Amino acid sequence: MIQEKKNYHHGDLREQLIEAVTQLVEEDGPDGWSIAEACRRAGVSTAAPYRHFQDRHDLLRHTVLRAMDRFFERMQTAADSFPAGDARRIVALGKAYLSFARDEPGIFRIMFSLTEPLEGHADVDALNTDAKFLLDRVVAAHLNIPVESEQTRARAMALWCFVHGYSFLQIDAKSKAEAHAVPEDMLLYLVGEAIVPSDSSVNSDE
Amino acid sequence: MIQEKKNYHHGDLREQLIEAVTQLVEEDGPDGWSIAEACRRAGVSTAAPYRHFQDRHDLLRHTVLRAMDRFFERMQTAADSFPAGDARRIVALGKAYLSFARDEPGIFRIMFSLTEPLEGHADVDALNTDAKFLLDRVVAAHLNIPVESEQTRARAMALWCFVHGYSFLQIDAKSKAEAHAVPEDMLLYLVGEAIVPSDSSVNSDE
DNA sequence: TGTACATCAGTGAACGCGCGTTCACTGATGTAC
DNA sequence: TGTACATCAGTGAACGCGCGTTCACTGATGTAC
Repeated sequence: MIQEKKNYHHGDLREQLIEAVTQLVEEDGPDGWSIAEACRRAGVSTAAPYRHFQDRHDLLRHTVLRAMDRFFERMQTAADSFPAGDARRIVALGKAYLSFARDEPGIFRIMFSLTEPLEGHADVDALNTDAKFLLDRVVAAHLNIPVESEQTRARAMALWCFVHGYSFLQIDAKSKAEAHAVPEDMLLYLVGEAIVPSDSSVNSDE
Repeated sequence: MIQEKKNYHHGDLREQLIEAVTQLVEEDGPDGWSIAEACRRAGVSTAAPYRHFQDRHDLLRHTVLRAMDRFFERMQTAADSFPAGDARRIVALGKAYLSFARDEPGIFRIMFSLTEPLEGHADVDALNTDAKFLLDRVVAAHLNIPVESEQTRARAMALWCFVHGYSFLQIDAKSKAEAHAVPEDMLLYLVGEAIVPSDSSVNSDE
């Protein structure tokens, strides 16, 4: 729980509001949060947030930005856990992507669906670019081709589409689907290792 | 526009409400609709919908159901436009999937994110099963293997993930991305034609 | 170290809003004879 | 064909609700001298 409420001055309200919204989004869905409820969780009046955020959109925007940081950090850590060119890097990236989606499906959805209060913001654009570049570099190192090549981008895009679709379908069907691993062979297949994946490499849906 | 408003008895209110919600979802996003606004569009008092729907959820559920019908019909038409086993069938399916997502991104999102009022409903489950089975059959015919085989399911799943992810990423980035075709070679590659796609086969994102 | 004061970060009451839902009602339609 | 009546599908007024936002305010904190 968040409460603690020492005294008049809260000290950490900005962060706690973001955290409260993050929790609410996971508990009640992408639109299940409100300033009012976040304030209740932080033990604060509903006027307090306006010392830290311009309005509703602004609070959500910063919440999503925090989430994107976490997301990118996971990807980075995953990539760093194996040496450059190691195929396991790609698998690790895919796993990180999926596990974030499963751990924080609510915010994951918002990250990819909420364009209104986000688009055009420099922070977000920069983060997107970083993420894309990270993927490109891993793919390029694996194939031993230039990062800026068309082939790199095509491979990275194919990987991204697959993992993204896989992640979304997983969180959508969370009720019936058991915990599934990322189909590793499929990732390697997509990135250009010309081995047709074996039948058992893609987990079925039931 | 929907209005027309002959007289007291509307005659077609149920359908017009569904249509109004469908429109609103596209105009204002998955959560941008309300019973009140739908009634305004249909030229009817806010109490009228309760003659046709149990409550808010019920109206949305039927709206989504209609959308799923359209979605499935498109897929079916796409599949039927080429003879069984023809590789173009698979490409046509992918295109149909993407074009629905692009034409109706709002409802497309709801279809895949809204679990609450949908899960467990027989209609929806049946439709899902039908769609999955359609894909399985097309894949199986293409590879000339049994529909019920594990390989069929693995291929179909891989295709579905890819196209789904591709579609989602497309509608998310709708502002910056121009109209992109489905990367046809990638679909055939995924389904098991062991031809590594050429560089130009996957459209880049910019 | 002590005091004066500006600034910061809260309060809590109030507002207007649009919403979902209900209620008793009523006009239009379909059916039996 | 005409009338009586049940049923259907609307009305419109009202309700309570939670929300986002604002306002004048006030308690706590930091700084200058």
